Amino acid sequence: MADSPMMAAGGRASDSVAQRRGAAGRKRGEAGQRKATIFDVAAEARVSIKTVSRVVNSEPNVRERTRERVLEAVRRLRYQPNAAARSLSGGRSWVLGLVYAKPQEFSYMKDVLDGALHACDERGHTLLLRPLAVHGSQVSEQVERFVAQARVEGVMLPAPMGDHADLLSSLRRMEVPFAAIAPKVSAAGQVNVFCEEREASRALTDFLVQRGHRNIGFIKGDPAHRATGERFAGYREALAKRGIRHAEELVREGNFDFESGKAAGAALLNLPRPPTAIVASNDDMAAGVQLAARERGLAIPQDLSVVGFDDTPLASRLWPPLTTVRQPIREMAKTAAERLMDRLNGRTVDPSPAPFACELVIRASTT
Amino acid sequence: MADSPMMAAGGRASDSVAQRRGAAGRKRGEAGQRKATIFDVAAEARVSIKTVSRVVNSEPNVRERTRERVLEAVRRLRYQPNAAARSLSGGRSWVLGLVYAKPQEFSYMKDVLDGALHACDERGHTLLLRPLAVHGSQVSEQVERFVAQARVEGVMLPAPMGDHADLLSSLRRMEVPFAAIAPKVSAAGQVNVFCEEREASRALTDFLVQRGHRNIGFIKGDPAHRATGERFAGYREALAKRGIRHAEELVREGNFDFESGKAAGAALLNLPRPPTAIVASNDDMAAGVQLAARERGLAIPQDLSVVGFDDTPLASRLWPPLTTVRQPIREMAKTAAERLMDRLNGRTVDPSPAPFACELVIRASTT
DNA sequence: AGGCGCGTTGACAACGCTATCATCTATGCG
DNA sequence: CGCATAGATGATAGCGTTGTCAACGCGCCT
Repeated sequence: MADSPMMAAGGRASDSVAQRRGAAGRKRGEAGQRKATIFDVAAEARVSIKTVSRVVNSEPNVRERTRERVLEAVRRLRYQPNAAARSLSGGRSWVLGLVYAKPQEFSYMKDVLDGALHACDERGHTLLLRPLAVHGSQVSEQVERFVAQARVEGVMLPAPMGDHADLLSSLRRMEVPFAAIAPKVSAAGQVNVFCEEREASRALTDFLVQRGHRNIGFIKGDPAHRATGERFAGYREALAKRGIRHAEELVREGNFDFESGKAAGAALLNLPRPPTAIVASNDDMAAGVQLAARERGLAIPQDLSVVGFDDTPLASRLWPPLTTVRQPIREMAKTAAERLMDRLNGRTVDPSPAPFACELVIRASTT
Repeated sequence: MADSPMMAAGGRASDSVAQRRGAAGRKRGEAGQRKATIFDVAAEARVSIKTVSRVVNSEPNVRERTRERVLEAVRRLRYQPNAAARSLSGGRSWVLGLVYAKPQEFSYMKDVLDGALHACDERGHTLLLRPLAVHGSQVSEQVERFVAQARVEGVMLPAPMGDHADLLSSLRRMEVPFAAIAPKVSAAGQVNVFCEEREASRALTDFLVQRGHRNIGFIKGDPAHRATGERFAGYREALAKRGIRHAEELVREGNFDFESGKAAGAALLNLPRPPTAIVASNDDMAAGVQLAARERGLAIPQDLSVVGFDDTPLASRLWPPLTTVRQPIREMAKTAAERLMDRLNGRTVDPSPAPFACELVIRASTT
């Protein structure tokens, strides 16, 4: 038995490994112990490195006893697989990219980041952030370098990046799958997640109508965002359903900024027959409306009801705190990341989950 | 010349490389071109891979003509070094970690992130984010896994992480250098950056005194932050310098939250002789004070002046907009990251740059 | 001529892992 | 009891870099 082919081979193999790695190759114990490698674990568990690899990656076809022995060795040596080696060898980097526009609404990004990071953690992926200067015209160049250098396998595109033509075409050219959060147009095949913004907007407007408002102003957001169209559509639908005539002059353009909200609010309040309620397409603009109202000596909500969207931290700190709509951004981002990873891992799941529901948050800015 | 030893060697080398990589090893052109490797560049430029490596890493001792030839090949093939291979081979990961507490003030983190990311980009490092559940007691475990798995070489610690004992001892045990932004205690050797919060607080308080206030309330922040102590100290110094008696009852505890600010503000305003001005240790608490004042029917700034710290987006959206203090967080983070990278790269620079100056932002919440 | 030193360049061995394929072991079956 | 068969395990070749060290060309000094 001692000189059966396998034992002989095995014996030699082990010896040579010990020699290569332990004695000759590494200088162990020279100064603080080196990080344990798969070879150390293999030696400790008396198996081959391949078996260690199998156990660590939960591959099938390992006897239970062997698996336990390996796991024990892993624990004892505090073994952590080297990501670089793994990626180099396996041809996978396990890296997702999260790309966002440089001047960005951060309470939104915070939630996106939270959700995406969480999903990545759970599945052993790494998330890399990349702010993009979307106005400099070298967006393609920036993404391409990003993707190439970090070997990014898939990209998350929070709104409004999901509609940036150059960006999308770069990604397609490089054959990098992506997941878009609330894009305006959503090509088949890519991952898209949405929430029911139109329904939420309808509910929000309806809420105002129920409270007796008939003359309701609306401030649009940046047209680059899907949200802008959906929220406006919801507003119109709600009015239509209640048989309220839609008045052109009650609708104003904005761009999601505080300032634009203030300006639009002022314009609405200057109308000969000003609205008794204003729907702003986000909280920042709603804050601007509050300010415009205050400057005219109007009391909120007595003289004017104001509502926003997004339930940012601002909404609850304003006076009066804003009635608004909360989207499950974290969950959306998490789901988007998960679907994206599924795709990368070859699972062919439906890339577009059911839209998420929004929640009306009623506070003191409405009568 | 054609058969001089060197040329012969060179010729053979090129041939063998071409054979290994081009013909036998890779299947080029099978489906969308594979990413170019250092071998491809070497072949294209008629040099060895080592020379390519030298050029790409700006190492010395490459003839100018050769360098240009290589760079040309790099450009033509759109070569991007593989980070995984580089890290595996060179023993360096070029990864910095940015660790933050899970429920985090994000306008602060946004700036830290901006600055750190920018610095990392410029120097070819990668930044990895790691939110930590600081209240679960396995902080050590979390960081250790983070550092080990991603091969993090250095860690950025925005306040208040720079004082988290478990975290610090983990990092020290693993011999991972770190850079702390505004830590309370700053051991020598580690990188620390500060800004002149005490001076800023003194200036802010002094500003109120100059406007005639003598009865000035103060709301402290979370004692875990250096800012809390510094800002309070500045307040007391300003009063002392003006010979204003410090009254215990004018100082209240808070924790940087809106709610705590509101409560503390209410308490101060309930005093038999309420303050005519309140310094809150951050903007969120100042917003709370505004609310407390409003609930008592006090007008700001006529009946009460309110100031905050940090100049968050909230400060300018509140009514009236807050007088506050702006810290150069981005610059601080950038500097911290740079010093940290310097350390990692063996440069022995002074780890603690001069403190940064803050800026008083005077708005309408003060008379 | 011979030897030395320096600037260039290249060959080749790591780095730590995964993938492929061979080999061995246990099992069931005729 | 031999033999196919599936499961368990191992040997080994990459993956794309960097680091080490040797080799070469060339000017300079003896």
